[in-house]
Amino acid sequence: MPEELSFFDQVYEVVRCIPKGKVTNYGAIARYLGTGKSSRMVGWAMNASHISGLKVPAHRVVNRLGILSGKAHFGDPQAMQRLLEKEGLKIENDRIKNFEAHFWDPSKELELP
DNA sequence: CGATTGACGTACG
DNA sequence: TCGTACGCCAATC
Repeated sequence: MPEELSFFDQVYEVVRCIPKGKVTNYGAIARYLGTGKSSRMVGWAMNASHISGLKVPAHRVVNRLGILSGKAHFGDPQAMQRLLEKEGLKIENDRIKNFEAHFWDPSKELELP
């Protein structure tokens, strides 16, 4: 067991820690992992997890604008919006309303070791 | 093996 | 204030 999890694994762990009804963006996760501006890797990890079959609440991860940028990758774009609405979020025009209110920053909510 | 792309974000004009 | 350009790292073509 390597003490340092792979970048992908770390992303999965953070995303899995997202409370229900909360959402976050790629940049926040990237910053929490220390990658900083490599927010693209987070998105890549999401795609990989989706392909790997791992269960990751990727629907809770959106871009910094609160737009469901990854809805197209869920198989059914409506599924992502539906999941978020099911958690009490308000989606309009593929965008999360009150995104700031439901924003969950791992680097703030989650304590660094 | 080199070039391109990608579920993004920030900087600069 | 809005639009464009660049950087990040890895995987794929």
